[in-house]
Amino acid sequence: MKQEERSQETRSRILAAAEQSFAEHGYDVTSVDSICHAAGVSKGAFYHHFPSKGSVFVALLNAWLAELDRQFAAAQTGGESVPRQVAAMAAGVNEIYHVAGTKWNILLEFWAKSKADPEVARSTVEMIRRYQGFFQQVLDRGVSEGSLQVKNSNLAATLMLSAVLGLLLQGILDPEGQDWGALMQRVLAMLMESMGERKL
Amino acid sequence: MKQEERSQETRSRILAAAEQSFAEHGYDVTSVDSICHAAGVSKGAFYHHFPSKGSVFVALLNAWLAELDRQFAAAQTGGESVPRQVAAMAAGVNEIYHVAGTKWNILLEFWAKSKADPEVARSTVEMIRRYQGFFQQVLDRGVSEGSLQVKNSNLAATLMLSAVLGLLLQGILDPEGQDWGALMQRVLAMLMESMGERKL
DNA sequence: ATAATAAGACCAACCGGTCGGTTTCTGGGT
DNA sequence: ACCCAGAAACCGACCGGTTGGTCTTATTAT
Repeated sequence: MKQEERSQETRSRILAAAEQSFAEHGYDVTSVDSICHAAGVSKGAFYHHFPSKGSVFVALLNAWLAELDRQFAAAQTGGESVPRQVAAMAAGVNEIYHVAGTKWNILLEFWAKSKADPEVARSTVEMIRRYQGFFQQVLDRGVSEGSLQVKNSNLAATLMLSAVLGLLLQGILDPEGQDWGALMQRVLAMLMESMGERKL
Repeated sequence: MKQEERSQETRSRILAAAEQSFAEHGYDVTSVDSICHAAGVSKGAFYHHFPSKGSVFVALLNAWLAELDRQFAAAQTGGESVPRQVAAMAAGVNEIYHVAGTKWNILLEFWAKSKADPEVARSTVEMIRRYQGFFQQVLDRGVSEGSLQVKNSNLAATLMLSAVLGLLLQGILDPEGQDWGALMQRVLAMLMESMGERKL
């Protein structure tokens, strides 16, 4: 195997193992040794690729941010009406949720670590603000295309974002309690309706 | 001083110091020694009153649950109309938020520890379900008194709860970014309005 | 007196990170 | 084709420091 290939392989194994373990047991509880063991990699290799345990965490966080941007870009290319676009987004979340519900768990870890680490805090705030901006943009487009009626799109976007975050949180905390994916779809549909949805 | 008085005093000092430290730095980062130091109490006293570090955490969580029940009971005694009651609740949250915004931080810690500790998980889920039930009950009362019009009070309560949780979360993560207390009031007012609020 | 409460020295376990040494890859000289 | 030297990747024993929890001793209230 090529050297760079091998290096990338090791790096991504570490990241995957760390993501899994952070999501399942939490950042502090997870030891570097356990990550190495799960990744099938030595401690030397770990510290060859990352300067510290914390740097793996922020690398994971940045990967999420990058993925987020990709999602936003993909969501805006379609020519759908806003209510349909929102419904499609909700369906997407629902699908991801059913495929890998534990995927969201690490979000809670990011949030919890925000208080301790300023760099993490910046990234999580950035993440939330991007969502806010994205939602507001979507709602504004809905108004201008006539499919929605909202007086204050900023406030409406805040409501929408808060509802999504709250549902995500509940889904993480009580995964068996409800079908949160489906609930997300229904709640967003209800919101669209209350915002004066008009079929286009 | 009486013996029981002294004992209670020590116990509550430990709880207060632990709550502060857990909220500010997180559960794992906070050491028992630091709690003892902050409380002005020895380690012997600590382990005389609590069997473990974790037990302090769940004691704190249970105190929150008890406080919650008190709030709910108090909120239901008034003869206000539902929209007014919700507005009053929002104002209450706003006030608490301005007085002690860091008070909410420990919530995030409770949530984050849910994955690791089943007992914490049960309590947090319990907490959220109580809120859901409470909100639904309030909305149903609004419907029966004619101040609100909602087709599906269960779904509406979910939306309301999710929005509140989401706003709380954002307030914890980005305390300087917005006046989250005021935003909570505006968002809830918007929700009430969209649920067909009628002045009584 | 004696039982409850508090004190703090102490311990075994663990953790993040280091370091000297080994293996694997690459590219150029022959 | 072969070899070799240097670099990159990897290994895992080891270290200093910290942690949750214990235990013996001292103080205080009844």
